[in-house]
Amino acid sequence: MTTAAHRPATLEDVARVAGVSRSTASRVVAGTGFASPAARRQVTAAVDQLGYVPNPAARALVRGGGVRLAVAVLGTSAAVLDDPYVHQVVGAAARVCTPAGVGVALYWLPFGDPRSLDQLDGDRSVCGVILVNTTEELLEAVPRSLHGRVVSIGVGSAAVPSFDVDNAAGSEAVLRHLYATGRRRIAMVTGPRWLPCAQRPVRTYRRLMAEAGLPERILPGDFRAARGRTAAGEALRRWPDIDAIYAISDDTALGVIAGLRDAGARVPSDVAVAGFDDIPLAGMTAPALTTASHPVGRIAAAAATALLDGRPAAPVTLFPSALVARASA
Amino acid sequence: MTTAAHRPATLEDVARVAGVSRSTASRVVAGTGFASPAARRQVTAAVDQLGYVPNPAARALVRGGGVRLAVAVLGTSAAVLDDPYVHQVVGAAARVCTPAGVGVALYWLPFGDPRSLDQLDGDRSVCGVILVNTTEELLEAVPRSLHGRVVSIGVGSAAVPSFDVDNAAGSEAVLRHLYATGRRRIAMVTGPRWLPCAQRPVRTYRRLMAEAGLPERILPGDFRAARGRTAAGEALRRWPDIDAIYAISDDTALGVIAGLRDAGARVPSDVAVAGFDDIPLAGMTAPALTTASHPVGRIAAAAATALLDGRPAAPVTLFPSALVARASA
DNA sequence: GTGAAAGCGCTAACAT
DNA sequence: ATGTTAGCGCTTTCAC
Repeated sequence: MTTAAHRPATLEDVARVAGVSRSTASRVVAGTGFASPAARRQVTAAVDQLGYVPNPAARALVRGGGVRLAVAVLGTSAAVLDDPYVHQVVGAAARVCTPAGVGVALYWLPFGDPRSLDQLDGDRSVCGVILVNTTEELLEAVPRSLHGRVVSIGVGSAAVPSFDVDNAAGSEAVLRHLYATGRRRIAMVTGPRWLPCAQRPVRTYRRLMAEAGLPERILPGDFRAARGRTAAGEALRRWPDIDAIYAISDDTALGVIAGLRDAGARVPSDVAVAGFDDIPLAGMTAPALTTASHPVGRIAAAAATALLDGRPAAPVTLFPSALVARASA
Repeated sequence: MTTAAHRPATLEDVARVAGVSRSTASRVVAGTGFASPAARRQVTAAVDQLGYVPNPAARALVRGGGVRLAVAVLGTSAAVLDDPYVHQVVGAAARVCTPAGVGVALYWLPFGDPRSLDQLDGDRSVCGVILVNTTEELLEAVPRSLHGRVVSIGVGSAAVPSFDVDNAAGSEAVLRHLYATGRRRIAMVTGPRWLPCAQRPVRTYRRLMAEAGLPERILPGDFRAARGRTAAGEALRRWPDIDAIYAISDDTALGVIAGLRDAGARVPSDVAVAGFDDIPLAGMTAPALTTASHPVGRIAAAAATALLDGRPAAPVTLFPSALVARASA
């Protein structure tokens, strides 16, 4: 029964209707403390008669908890906040925070300004922080008082638990696939140099090339498609015998394919191309993209959940990345 | 100076350090009411000495405002909350809400259960609601007490202001482009039948086909790539003379291109394909996708801003959609 | 088991 | 122009 009350009900209203004190109503609603079966029944009835929903703000105020979970993204400009990857993190976090009465906030952390974290630190409404695109410098600048309520999607530290994809293993699977299918002149388009978590695939690449006695061919990238397109041309020019390009992001890989096509090279017959992420469109392109999976949503949900739960998380939680072999390699 | 205070500072602390009363400090910090230049200076100094950040929860509590902005998405299952489009809306909303101390929440509104809105209605922590994927039924179920703090991305009503892309104009531009480039057997892959805002392009299509004396060829879609792929086969089978397919989403259009390729049809020589949205990858595919722009982020930001501002919005705010002609049509 | 009372951090009358 | 006072809605000792 929705008594279209013009003013949302308060706990006081519930208590009055149930004929008990506010304290008792609170105990029943919050599910904490004692209450007789009778009282419990009365209160429950009042609650859904009134359509009562607890006010998380009031609750947070008295308990000293926060009401917002901050997603804080390091980047050179505020434009990072428009990134689809960031949006996915925010969306997944919002989904798990909502039942807890917690909202999601989105902050830009200017590159090279570690003080930007102090603001979050001093904000009592922030119950937790998910750092995205962490660097050593940033991790060191995490204020002590944030310890215990900050996690990282990317590299972590002793004080900041990390939730990340196992991109070393994913990269290894992709590179071994390339090798197994006969490729011997393999180039790699990396992520931004300043991003530590993007260096793991690079190290894996170096190790594997060294082990196989193959040449190292590295091109700097930025996760974006446009860069992939130009990188393809560069690769062809510098290494005419190239037979495979591994890009650390699907967007970049798609750009690489476009760039190869621009130059008249065939994929995969002349040059095989592989990406990383397994975006939804990866199976639709021509040729369909070979890549490694990246469960961004699950990672973000896990990070947010850890923060909401408040108990200490493992220093590092790695999510598996599996090869998805399609037509491009 | 960051006095790494272990406990975040309160207004009380600021007042004490500044040597004024809490009220004065409040006035200065909130920028409301009078304050002498001297007091203003003292308080400002205290604020950044202490690294003080106002607590939005406490502020919301006393002012009766909310601390969360809800993005509520209508759908048949909770899986809609994983949609990249929804994530983009959430991300853009979060970006504008954060400076206001407001967090974003994400709700699923089960299809055919109008009561699901009552929960939001009774939640005092919710300062506004952005409805996504609205139907007439849902709009009618919006509780009176939500009026003035609810908007729609999609169709609206007398009580619910709408913020949407002008997909009728965008579709018209695309269809005229198809016609101008010689296409005469044009099929359309629509959005979900139950989604009112997706019917506008359909009406535009019908009108233009009728005006040009061309046959109407409509295939139901769902905005997704997989459906586009199967739709392409259907189109070829039912209408062998087809020379163009317009899909109301880029994902679907990319699926259509894949399906056409599966069937051995060439794009654009045999069949031209156009989409809608202008996703970042649209320029990278082979062939590059002709489409119409869709400023989702700007729309969501405008919707959120209207809610935060609290002043009545225009009944309908339409965002322009422009033709982006590339290679596929 | 239940109620009375205090108070989380802040703003907004209301005095002064 | 500034301080005093009274709460916003809720949880939580502490008596009963």
